[in-house]
Amino acid sequence: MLKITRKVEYALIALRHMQQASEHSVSSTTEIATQYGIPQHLLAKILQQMARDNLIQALKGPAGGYKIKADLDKISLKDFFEKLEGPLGLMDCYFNTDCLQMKSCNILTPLQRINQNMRDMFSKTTLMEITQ
Amino acid sequence: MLKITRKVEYALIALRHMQQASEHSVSSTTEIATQYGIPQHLLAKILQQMARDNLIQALKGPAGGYKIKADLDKISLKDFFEKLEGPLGLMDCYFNTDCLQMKSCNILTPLQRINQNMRDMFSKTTLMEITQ
DNA sequence: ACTATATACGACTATTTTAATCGTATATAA
DNA sequence: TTATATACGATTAAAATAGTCGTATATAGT
Repeated sequence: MLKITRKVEYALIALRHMQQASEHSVSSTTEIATQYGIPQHLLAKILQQMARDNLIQALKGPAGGYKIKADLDKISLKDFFEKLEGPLGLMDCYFNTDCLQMKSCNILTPLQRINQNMRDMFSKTTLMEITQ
Repeated sequence: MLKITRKVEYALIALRHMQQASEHSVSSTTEIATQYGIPQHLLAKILQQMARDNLIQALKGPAGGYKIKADLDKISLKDFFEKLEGPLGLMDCYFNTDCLQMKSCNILTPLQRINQNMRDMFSKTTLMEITQ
């Protein structure tokens, strides 16, 4: 429990890789997948999603690939996680209000406080802090 | 991702229930399961584990049940989570050193810092803050 | 124009983790 | 003795995560 997914891991690895590549060069899926031992097709899907989210820019064709588009200093880890994996919460009822136990639940309020702490923590960290 | 398990949820609900019951009374599995809509057998296993961990005390036989044994003020949420679910880390490689990508991983160090932040956060919160 | 190499993307399958169930044994108050 | 409770291992079910496959499209280089 309380783990990040491989999807997020792979996305971070790729971002850091691009961040460290020279300014105007692009990194291809194959290059990144090979270097870090990531399943190529899986990484491809993740990079495509990041491109849709405008985190990175895609360049098609031979000698194509991706490069960083967004300002990583302005994107929090919380926003990044939510872009890739959806709402961030310790429990589903933070967003989803259809828990049948809602009425009788006796730990909702205290857990929401903890939850907010976690969200704050990830809000205060920028992507740049991971990738630089 | 980054969710607590139902097991932990149920454990917290049960603890809070016992905490709010009168000092010398015991709460049975059936009573708690019924009140909060928790599968009885599942809750039973969880309470048994908490009893083994000396968080609560079991009383067998008719009119039996459980009551709080530990000092909830002295137990951090981190320790509680680890008792129930094992090592607490954003990624497995925090404890488990058999990740094949370890050598090439370019985000290990920054992620470990984030991980430590999370552990610190749960270390600073006591069980009492959830159950009182 | 052709070809090789790259991204784009939906559908599918496999694996792992989490959640829940079942059966049986043991303790004990009434 | 009986009813009600905990104890616990084995098994199954469900959900979330991880990975694969096939096909389409774009484009640089020749």
